[in-house]
Amino acid sequence: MENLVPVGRFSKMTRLSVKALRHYDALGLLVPAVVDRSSGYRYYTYGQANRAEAIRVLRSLDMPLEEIREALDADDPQVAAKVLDRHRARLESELDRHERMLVFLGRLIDRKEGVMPYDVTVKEVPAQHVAAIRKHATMATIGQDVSSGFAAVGEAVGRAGAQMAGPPFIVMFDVIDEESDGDIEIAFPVAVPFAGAGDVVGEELPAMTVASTVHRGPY
Amino acid sequence: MENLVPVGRFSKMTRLSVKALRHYDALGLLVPAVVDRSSGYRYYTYGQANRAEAIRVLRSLDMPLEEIREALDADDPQVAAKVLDRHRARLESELDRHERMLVFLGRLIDRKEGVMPYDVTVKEVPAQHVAAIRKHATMATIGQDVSSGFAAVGEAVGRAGAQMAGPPFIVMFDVIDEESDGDIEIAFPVAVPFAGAGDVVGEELPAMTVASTVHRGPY
DNA sequence: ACTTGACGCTCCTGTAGGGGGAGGTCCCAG
DNA sequence: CTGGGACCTCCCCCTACAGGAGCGTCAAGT
Repeated sequence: MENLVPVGRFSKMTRLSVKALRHYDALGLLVPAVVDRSSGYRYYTYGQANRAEAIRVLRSLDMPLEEIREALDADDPQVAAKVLDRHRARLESELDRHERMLVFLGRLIDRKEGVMPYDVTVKEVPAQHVAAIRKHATMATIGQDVSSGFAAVGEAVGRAGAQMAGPPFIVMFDVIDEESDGDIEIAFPVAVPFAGAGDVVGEELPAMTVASTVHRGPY
Repeated sequence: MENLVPVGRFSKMTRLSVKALRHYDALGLLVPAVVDRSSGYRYYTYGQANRAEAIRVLRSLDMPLEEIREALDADDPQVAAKVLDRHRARLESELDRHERMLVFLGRLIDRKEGVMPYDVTVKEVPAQHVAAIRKHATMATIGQDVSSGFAAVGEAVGRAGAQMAGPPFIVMFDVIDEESDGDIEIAFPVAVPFAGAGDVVGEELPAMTVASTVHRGPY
């Protein structure tokens, strides 16, 4: 197999850019069969087009070069299949994420109000009496927690005949996201101190500065 | 609004990393309300959390920072909607591509033969007589061109009663891909010189070195 | 007033996969 | 032997940050 082609022709054969070929050489992923010592010229055999084609296909699937190497250098074809399958799983989850993003983005575009889902403002809140329930919430249960909390506090306030002194609110004590959970408090401002009933307690919140956001619509 | 927070607290408020916030500052995308001349400390107002939140949301949709700036700095909300829509289109085409890639990757995994769709080898081919038809093909029509070409050549060879001297093959004179088309020749080797009939011509191909690949199965 | 520890700063490097260009060398045909 | 195209090595550029080095600052406790 003495038929050697320089990089430009190999590039046309394989539809890989010359830059890419040099890059793969540098990484040891696709090393030319012959490299002229003095001139540095790269020469490939026709047979190397196989590997080049495989790389091109896998790259078109957005597979990282390191994994391509792993798949191609695996002696066992099952190992190669495993690498491919791992990548397939990644692609699938990416696909999922993109689908969700599209839905979300569609909602963003529909609602013309602007880009902001919420509008954060800063308020000085005077000291106030509230009836409140404290719960531990995770990202998964927060919807349920909030609605059951609202129900519980609303019922307790109603039974006590207390007068509401403003819109109900939720206080988040921690950042709640995919990885970490934390406490939330569902609170109804009341006109007079609230005695407490069951899990629902009465407290006096001191005056403070809060960052607040108003949510409209369903949970 | 004199309530200023340093970068660490702002980072926790907005769930943007400190690194990201500094990056957005450097790009002028989200510039702190106050930067201390002597210490360089960044201080943000609570109100800036709005813009930060918008950035966070749009980044979670993989929107480039430049487009986020474009959308947020647009006075006209319609312009912002257009930017979002453009991004939606991009996401959709990405989604499409990923779906196709998944199908393709699935096929790659199923067929255990290895990663290679084709296997390129190099052969020395002696001079031979062929009956051939030459066609101009594009990526879109190549399947049709090849099958009709096979039919035409096969019929002409059969009518002439010529003996086939080997498996039929296709010669590509140019690279044919999405952007460019070119000529292809469908050729049947024949034992004796072929006279030609209609579009099907007889020629003698000289001895040469070819890179060939064998395709099994349907077109 | 001083220390300490958390927090903040800038600057540098690295990531994946190359693109683009400068400046110089090599090869092949006429 | 000369021209031009092909090829070489460096180097900087891109996204959207992350990680770390090395050093300055802020606030609280002593």
